[in-house]
Amino acid sequence: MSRFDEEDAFEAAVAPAGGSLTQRAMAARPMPYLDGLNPAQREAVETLDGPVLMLAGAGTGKTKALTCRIAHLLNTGRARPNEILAVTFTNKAAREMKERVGSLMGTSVAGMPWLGTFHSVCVKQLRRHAELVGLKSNFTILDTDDVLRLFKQIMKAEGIDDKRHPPRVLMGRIDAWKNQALSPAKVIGREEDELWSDRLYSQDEMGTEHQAYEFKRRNPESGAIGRRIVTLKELYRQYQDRLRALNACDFGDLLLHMVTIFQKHPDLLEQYQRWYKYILVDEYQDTNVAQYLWLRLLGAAHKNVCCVGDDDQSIYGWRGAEVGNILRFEKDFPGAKVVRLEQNYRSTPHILAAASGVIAGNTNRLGKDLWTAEPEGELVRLIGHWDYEDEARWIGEEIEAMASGSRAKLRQFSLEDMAILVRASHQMRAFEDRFLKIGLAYRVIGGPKFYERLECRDAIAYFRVVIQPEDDLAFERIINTPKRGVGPKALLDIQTMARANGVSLKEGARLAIQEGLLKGKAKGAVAELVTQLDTWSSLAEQQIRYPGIEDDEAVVESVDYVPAEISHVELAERILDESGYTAMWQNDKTPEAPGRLENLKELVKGLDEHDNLNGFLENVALSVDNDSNEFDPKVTIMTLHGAKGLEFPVVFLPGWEEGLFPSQRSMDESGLSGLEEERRLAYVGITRAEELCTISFASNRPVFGQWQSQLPSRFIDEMPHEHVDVMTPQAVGSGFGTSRAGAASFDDRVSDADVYNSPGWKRLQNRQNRAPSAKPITLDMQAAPVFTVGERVFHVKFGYGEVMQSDGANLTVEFDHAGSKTLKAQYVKPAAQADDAPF
DNA sequence: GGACCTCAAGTTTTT
DNA sequence: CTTGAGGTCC
Repeated sequence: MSRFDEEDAFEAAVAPAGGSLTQRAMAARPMPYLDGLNPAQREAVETLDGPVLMLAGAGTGKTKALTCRIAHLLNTGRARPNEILAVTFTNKAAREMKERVGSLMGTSVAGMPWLGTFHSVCVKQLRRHAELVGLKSNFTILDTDDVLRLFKQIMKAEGIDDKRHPPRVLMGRIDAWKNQALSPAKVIGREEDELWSDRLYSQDEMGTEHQAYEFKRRNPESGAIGRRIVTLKELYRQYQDRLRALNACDFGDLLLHMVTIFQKHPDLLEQYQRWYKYILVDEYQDTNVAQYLWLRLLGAAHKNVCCVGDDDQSIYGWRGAEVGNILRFEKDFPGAKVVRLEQNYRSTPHILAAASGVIAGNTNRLGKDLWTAEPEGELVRLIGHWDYEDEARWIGEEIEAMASGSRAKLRQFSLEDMAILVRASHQMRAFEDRFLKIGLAYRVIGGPKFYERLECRDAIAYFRVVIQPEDDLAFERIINTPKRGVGPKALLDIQTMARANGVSLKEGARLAIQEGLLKGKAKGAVAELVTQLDTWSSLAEQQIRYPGIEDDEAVVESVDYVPAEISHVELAERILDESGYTAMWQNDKTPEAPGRLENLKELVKGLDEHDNLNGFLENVALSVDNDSNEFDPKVTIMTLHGAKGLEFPVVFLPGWEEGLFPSQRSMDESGLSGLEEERRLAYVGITRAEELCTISFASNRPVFGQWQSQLPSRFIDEMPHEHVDVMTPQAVGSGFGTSRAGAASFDDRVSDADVYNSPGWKRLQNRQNRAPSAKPITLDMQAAPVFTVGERVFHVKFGYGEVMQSDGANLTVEFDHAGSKTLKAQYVKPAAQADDAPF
């Protein structure tokens, strides 16, 4: 701080009278926010010209720096609010930033910067220029569910076997292309993207574009000449065509379309470039290629791009994030100023050291040395358990003890202060079960989303058709929900009619009725539905307004529109009631029905927060609102991914076992880079903790229903030992003992030198050898005894029991006290031998 | 249109 | 093992 006071004084002394623009502005306005910054932060805030890369380690106050930078831009008169573009990845981050800028600036500045997620900013842009990519301004944003259904339709039409080629996987590849800003035309076809079609194609259909396969006449009469290979690229093109026809786009399109537009219309791009004088980006390490291109295009003129990120916290590689973007920043933006924020204000030195030790195992880092002025605090605690239930039980007890303040050496914590961060969501169940049992209040974050529930999706589909009558996907969803006697036959007729006339399904339905294609019950039902939809649509139209880029206060005021007859909330209620959707659940006798009605009520109530149905739909599409504003203190259970950006005084990190964390799948699919991403995840996990971090693992865990021995995660041994408190050497010892015995046979996946030759593994063995108190458990691996049904057996954890079923290797045992379990025969021994067991 | 059966898969998921 | 999706059979 003092150093900078001096520099200020120096600057003031040498500055010519009148000074720079900055200094004059500084003189004009007090800037108290600068005082709270450390030197690095201050540099990042005050370097306003040219590109800046802020490498901000975990807990180094990057949000503070970002918000102060915005305040500084405004305060120094460098930019008016709407000349600043600030993008984040999550709504939550955007909201937080808005709030903080707001409180920094007070009411002194009119208007806010363009501040939002990549997607929300792109939507705004795209609504203005939709026609340039063949969409209308009121296009629908499809969620993954719709996308998949749409894609399946296309696959089916092309006769692609969805068993051999799972739609999810193919769609995943297309999505990856979009993330790389590759439109269908830009995709370079590869052999593995060639798919078999089971359909027979006519001469015409084969066309010249497609490679004919099996060019033999099978069915001369129909003119079909053979099967063909359909490339994924072709499916991608068709998918995009369908989206355009539906006046819809998916998440990836928001970015892709804008990049396309900017690339094709330099004049327009220039307009935006002039507009956004200063650009700020949060979590830059998570940007994908499309986002990167969008940023680079927008920032090319002024080059005042400030990116904030931490390469060590890049954990979304599997979703297309390119760590390369941040690693390459200085090349992309020549002359960039790189500022490292290395002072951590969050965690104790032990926690920081443990995290640094782990992340040091990664290559290809920009490298930062985090340090802190915090007092030393507790060591990172490590504890091994026999199995995952023990782990959950122990953590539950620890939480209770800490919440009551009875944990020796530790202060009392609120449940709010504590979080359990897991690698995979299925790990959560053990904790939920246990906490339910002992009555510990918890909150799961990241569970099934409210808007993704069946009833919400149905209701939303109604709204969508009302707002956007061309939304065929939504129309298909609701046409027979509730049941109107409109089956596949009637739907097919409508589809045929729609396609023949090149109109939407809703219009197709109208035509089908006029032409007498529909009969009886279906006819009446569809006619009524279409009439109702028309009525609702006209009611809704009175409420529609699309915000554009020029949406300054003044413009908004000047927009006049007819006052709506009824509010959108009332309209929503009417839609759900008149359509019979509410009645459908009221008449439903299943136990879920009341809950679903409750959710519908909730949904309608939530509408109140939006200006109209449109705004609501936009929000549904772009937000995953997981924030619950429950007030009771609760322990948080969430995934490591979900925890990024959060911090807790007390953090538990369970399940640090090879195969689970690092995840076997990550390593199988992405090799070393997969492992490194897992390691970054470990780093993120540890650095969430402010005061106390407890890592644990279980020696036994059921994997797909089979009990398996687990090895402790390699990350455990990457933590410098002097910062780790190994809590129960006995448990660790016995755990490793079985692991080791079991390891020889249990797992061919990791039988490679990899694990057993790693320094970590060797150290673990040494440590175990040095602890004579830990008697190694030897299970007889060579002669796994054969058990007969009805035989009494003994298991180390479950105790005595009776074999109910056996196929030699696997047993189902009814234990006297532990219930029925299925496990490998090698883990139990005849009850008679139990006394020989060394424990 | 619903009940039942078989089969395959089985992480993470800011928008 | 458990779940979900798809197919088949009444």
